[in-house]
Amino acid sequence: MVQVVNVVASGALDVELDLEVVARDLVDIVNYDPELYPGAYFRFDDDAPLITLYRTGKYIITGASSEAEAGRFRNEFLALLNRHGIVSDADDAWFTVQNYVCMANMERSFNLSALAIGLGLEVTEYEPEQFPGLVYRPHDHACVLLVFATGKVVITGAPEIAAAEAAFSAFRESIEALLADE
DNA sequence: TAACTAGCTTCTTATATAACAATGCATG
DNA sequence: CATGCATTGTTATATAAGAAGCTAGTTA
Repeated sequence: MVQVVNVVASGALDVELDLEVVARDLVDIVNYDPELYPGAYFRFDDDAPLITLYRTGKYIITGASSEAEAGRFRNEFLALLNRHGIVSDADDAWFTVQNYVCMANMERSFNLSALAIGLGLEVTEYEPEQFPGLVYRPHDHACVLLVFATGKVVITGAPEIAAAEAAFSAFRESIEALLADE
C-alpha cells in the first residue's frame, strides 16, 4: 500500500486582491515579501500546511497529508478571508488536488544499477553520484517513482491516489517478472 | 523591435547519499 | 591546554504539481 505524505492543491477566488492590504490586516499569519516572491504565504500553525495566495485570487495549498486535511485548511482559509471582508462566499470558484506525493516500501533491498537495466534504460535515470535514488518514469503511468536501495519508494506526480497505487502495483509486478526471468 | 516562449524564482514532502560545519570528548 | 578523532547537524543533490513575475533568448 502507498501512504500519502504530501498533497498539493490549487484553487481560485474570483477577485483581484491587494496583497499589501491583506498582509497588513492579517499580520500574524501572513508573510508577504513581493521582492522575494509574488505570492503571500498563509500559515495557521508552525507545522500546518502552507497556503500561498496570489494577486489574481488563485492560491495553492502544500504540505497537507490528505485530501481531507487540504480541504479543512481551505475552509479555514476562506472563513478567515470572509471574516475580514476580503472575499464573500460567491467568490469561491474552484478547488482541486493537483499532486499526491506518496511513500511505499518494497520490504527488500535493491541493486539499483541492475534494476535500471531490468526496467529499461530509456525509462530510468540512475546517477548515484548526483542522487542516491533511481528515477523511474513508466510509459503507461503519469507518475514518477523514486526507488532507493533500501526498498523504499517515493511516488509523485499523481493527480489521484488511485494513480499512485496503480503505478506502484505495476512496479511491483515488473519486479516479480524480473525475478521470474532469472 | 515587438511579441512570444522557456526557464528560473518560492514552497511542501517522502526518500538517501556526500560534504561540510560545529561541537564533544579524550589523549598527549 | 592543544590537537585529533568521533558524532551530530545542516545543506546540497532529484522528483511532481500549482501559482506570478522576472529575465533571457528566439522568431517574425
